[in-house]
This record gives sequence, structure tokens and C-alpha cells, in this order.
Amino acid sequence: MGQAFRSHTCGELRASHVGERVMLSGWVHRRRDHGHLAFFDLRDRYGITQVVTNAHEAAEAHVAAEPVRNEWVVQVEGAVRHRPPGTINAELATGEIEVAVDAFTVLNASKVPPFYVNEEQPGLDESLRLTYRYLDLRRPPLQGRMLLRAHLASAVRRRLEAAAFVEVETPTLIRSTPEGARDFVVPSRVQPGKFYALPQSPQQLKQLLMVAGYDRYYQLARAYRDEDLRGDRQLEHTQIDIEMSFVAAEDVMATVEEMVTAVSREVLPDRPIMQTPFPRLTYEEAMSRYGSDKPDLRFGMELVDLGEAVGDVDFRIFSEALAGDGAVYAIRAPGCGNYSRRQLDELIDLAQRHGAKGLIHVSVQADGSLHGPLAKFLSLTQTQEILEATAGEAGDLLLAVADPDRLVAAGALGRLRLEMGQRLDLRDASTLAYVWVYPFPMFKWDGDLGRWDATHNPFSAPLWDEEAAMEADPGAVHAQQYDLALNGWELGGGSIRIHRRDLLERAFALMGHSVDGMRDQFGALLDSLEYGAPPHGGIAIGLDRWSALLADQDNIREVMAFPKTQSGSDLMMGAPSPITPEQLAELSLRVVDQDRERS
RNA sequence: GGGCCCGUGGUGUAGCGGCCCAACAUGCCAGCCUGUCACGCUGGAGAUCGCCGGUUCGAAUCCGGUCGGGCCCGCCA
Repeated sequence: MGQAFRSHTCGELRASHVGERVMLSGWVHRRRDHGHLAFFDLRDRYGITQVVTNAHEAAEAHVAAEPVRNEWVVQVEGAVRHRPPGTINAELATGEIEVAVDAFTVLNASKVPPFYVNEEQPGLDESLRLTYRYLDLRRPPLQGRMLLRAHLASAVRRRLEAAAFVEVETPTLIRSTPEGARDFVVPSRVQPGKFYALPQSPQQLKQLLMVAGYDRYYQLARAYRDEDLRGDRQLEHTQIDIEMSFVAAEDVMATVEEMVTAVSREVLPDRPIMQTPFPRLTYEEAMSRYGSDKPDLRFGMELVDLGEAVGDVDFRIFSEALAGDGAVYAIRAPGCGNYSRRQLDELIDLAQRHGAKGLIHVSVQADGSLHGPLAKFLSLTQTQEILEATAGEAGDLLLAVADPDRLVAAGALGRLRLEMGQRLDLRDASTLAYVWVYPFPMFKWDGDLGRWDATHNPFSAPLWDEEAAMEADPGAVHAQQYDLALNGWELGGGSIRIHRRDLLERAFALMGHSVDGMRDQFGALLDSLEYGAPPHGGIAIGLDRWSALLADQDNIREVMAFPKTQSGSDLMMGAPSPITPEQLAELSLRVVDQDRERS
């Protein structure tokens, strides 16, 4: 520790230090004033130490400490001593000792803070926390999470360095590409009317590094997307960006899995990883079994395809769904057969908000019959088949969604599965359930645009043995695209890239892009493929999400030092803000009056 | 672009048409206290109920708008 202000930290002193003369500096966590005797809990990021002033032992120090209140920054000097018998605090790591203060210096006073820095406050107004982020960051819970995140990042770096990865920085002022998310844009002063974009990810740059021969690249890269915020999305986030050459999908997944497993175990040795090697699901399996492409595998309650069982039920919703490529999926919620009208309505509402036209619910009666709106359409045999397919037992609630689009049916029911998993407390909080989803469909039909579009990254390569079918049946071709999910969150995703120009041009042609348009946007990458581009692929893992999951938080704000609100404001700095007319003029920009523009 | 929820002393909550110029806890201030650790005891100050407008004899309470925050849909290749 430094010399001028402290000899030890506030988390360091033990019984073995008794008798030593020490100097501590820190914040007053709490003060307990007994008149001629006063206790101060001194706090820094390492811990808390009790220091004592005594009017009879050291009058001057006692007087100096009198005006001191919570969150003042102070420095004390004195001797470490055992606490008297019966006054040891087992809650504190430093609880066996205290410092008998003989010199007490106020380094800086503090106003009364706008919220309690010394205790957790679950209901605390989010805007207050963000306005005074430096005080929130001072609180032990947030400090713990920032330390966890730092440890995580450090472990990632060490593992990747040990595996011969080379860290390369890429620019944050790059070219705008209108594909994908909206770009954040930065005006050029020197070239009026032209703009840089902040990278949504260093995608093209890292591929160019592969062409350049840096066969194992990584970077903790900042990525920017000008899209609406969510609990797991901020305007800017950090990704563990990785790219490798001379690899197949299996190689990337194996390398990443090894890193993720080792880092998890290093950072949180007490949290069990549900299964290694990580389970693998194809996209189709993930959707049909869990109704999600980022399934939470901590609990079962898998979707059941009722297509067979209800194929001949005379119920319009079913027959319409099953007429084409649709499906009827169901889940079994054990013991929920007694759900009230109100509870069922909540579930119906949830299903509808996630795309379902409705939700069919039946409860299983003691005599094995079904009760609910659907029951009267079912024969005895059909009832039996449904019970058999779902393994339904008396007292259970069966929930089903039918839709002409099987993905819609599965997706809505997948959301219900999560809801029921939550309500029934089926998800173990400490388990880490990593899972790979691989491969994905390469294209999806975009009805609005009237063309095929890449499901993920347009540079993703098809499975090599499906390449030939790309033009004939785009919907059936899979990309060498893998996503890593953890406890129901998408942690990261990547792919083997197309490294041949002809194939990339074919893929882009299918997506309706002209060669000229491609050249305009991706010229350098295209050209590079003609200069000895090696086979390559990679992945990007969301560091914020990973940190949040490991810290048991459901919002990435809780693991970011200075996050923004849902409307994109930085309440502490006051961003975004207007700029001066001079700044605008220098950039050749003019602000349009939004209100006048609309009318 | 849209839906839902929240906004009352510093903080967290209660009050939801008159009993409220607003209650409780904590914090804050003052005094007392030599073994506390959410110290204790006594006393005190502190909010025109986010803001604007409306309904009403009467509004923290009902309605509309607005601002701020949160959750979600769309969006996020």
C-alpha cells in the first residue's frame, strides 16, 4: 500500500497485526457515538475496519472525530489491538481487531448523500442512482460486481493469451454500412457532408486481420448500436471478439468452450456448470423443444408436438394450424390445474404479446378427463393421446399454442415455458447452463422486403455439403453459425465465414444485393478474398451479459460503470446534449425542427 | 412507433374524493451516553404530494396532457 495515506487497507488487518502501529484511510461507513467513546467503521474497496476514539486515551483525536459523519473521507493512525472479550464481530473479516486511534485527520467532508451508501436499497429510484453514479459505484454491492467483471475480463485475456491469441485494436471511426442495426454516426469536419460510423462490431476488420495472417485474433471491443434499449442491451457494449484462421466450426466452438469453462471456474468456482462438453442443439431442435434459439436448459418442461394427437380433432384452430406447415405445441405445468381465471388470463396475454393468436388451456382432472374450453371437442381416445404425449397427470395444467407458422407457435409457448419455470421456481439460481445452438438456417424469408435475408451474419458460410443447394432451396440451407446461450440469454454468436469471393457473391445475390452495391459497402473485404484469404471464422461474446449472468443480475446496467437509461440518457453527464451553433457550423450541420417537420 | 407500471419530507413506503397545511420507518440536526457494530435514549427541523391544465363546493386522491424512470412489443443482420 501507499505510504503517505495508509499502511494497510481497511480489509487487511487481523489478530496477527495486534500491537502494530498502522495508518488507514477510507470512507466513514457508519459512526456509533457513545459520548466519550466513539466507533467508526472505516470502509474502502477491500473491506471495513472498526476504529475507536476515546476521550480519555486520546482526547485530541476524539475531538477531531466529533463532527465526522457518514461518507467523510478520513485518515486515522493508531495501534491495532484485540477487541475486548465478547465484542468480536464474526461478520467482519477484520472483526477480531480494532484500531485505537491517536491521530484522526479529516481528508474531506461529505454532504449528506442522496441515498444510503452504506446499505442496500432495493426500491431505490433508478434515476437517482444514475445521476449520482459515483456514489452508487461506491456501494459495496456494485463494487463487488465491478470487481467481478474486471476479474472476468482479466481471466479471459489470460486464457486467450495463453492460447496464442494476439490482441489487435481496431478503429472506432469506420465506414457506415446500412445493413443490420442503425449506425451511430460521426460527422467529418474536414470532409463536409461525410460521416464516420461507430462499429456495430469489428466484423469486417477482424476478417481482414485473418487475411493479413494474424491467425488468432482477439480484442475486448466496444460495439455501438443505435437501437432501443433493453435490460440486456445498451447503446454501447463490450464484446470479447475472437477470430481464427484454418478452423472449422468445431474448432472455434472447442476453443471458446475451453476458455469459457476455465474462466467460469476461475471466477466463480462455486457455481456449477450444468454440463460439459456443453450440450448442442440445432436451431430446429432448440425451437421445437424449448421454443427459443437461446434456451434456458436449467429446467425441462419441454415443448410437446401435439400434431399427431390432435390431427383429427374437429377444432378449427387446430385444423387451420395443421393445414400447412404449422404446428400445435403444448407444455405441461405440473400442479397448476387450479389456476384461476385471472392467472389464466395473464398467461393468455403473455402468449398474445409474443405473437400467439391465443392460448389453449386445459386442466387434468382426477378422473383423467380434461377440463377447459377445448374439452368438448375431444374424444376419449384423443384425450388419452394428449395425456400420453404430454405425460399429463391429475392436477396439471396443459398449455397449447397452435399457429400456421410453427416458429410462432413454438416461440410463444417458449415464452410461456420461461414464465412457468419462473412461477414454479424450477430454475436453479446457481447453475450455469451453457449450450451451443448450431447450425442455423442460413436465410430467412423477409416478407416485407420480399427477399431472402441472412439470419445472422451475411458473411456466414453455408454448411459445405449444402452449398450446392443454395440457389435451389435457400430456406433449407444451413449456415455454419453457432450461438452460445447461457441460462436463457444469448451470450454470443459467430460463424465460419465465406472466404471465397464467388460464394460470397452468390450469397449476396440471393439476398438481393447487386455486385456494385456490395463493392461499394464491402469493397475491401471482397477484394481481400482474392488475395489469399484463409478459411476462417470466429465469435463475439457479450462481456456485459456474461458479467451480469455471473453476478446474478437481470440488467446489464448492474455490471457497467456508467450505463445509460432506457431512453439513452446519461443522467450523470447529461448526454446527449445540444452542441453550440459554432460546433454545428464547423461540421456543416443544421438541426431540423422536429415538430415543424412533422406538421 | 406502440403497450403497461411508477413518481408523496434526503431515502423507502402509507394514504387513493372531505377525518390530510399529509402518516410510518430511516436519514438529518441538537442534547445525553465508556464497548458498540442497523448502538441506545430524549427533543427538533424537514414534503403546498414531478410539472401544467381540467372535473368538483372540495383533488396527493378522478380525468387529460407533459416530463422523468422502469418493464415489454416492434427494433436489435
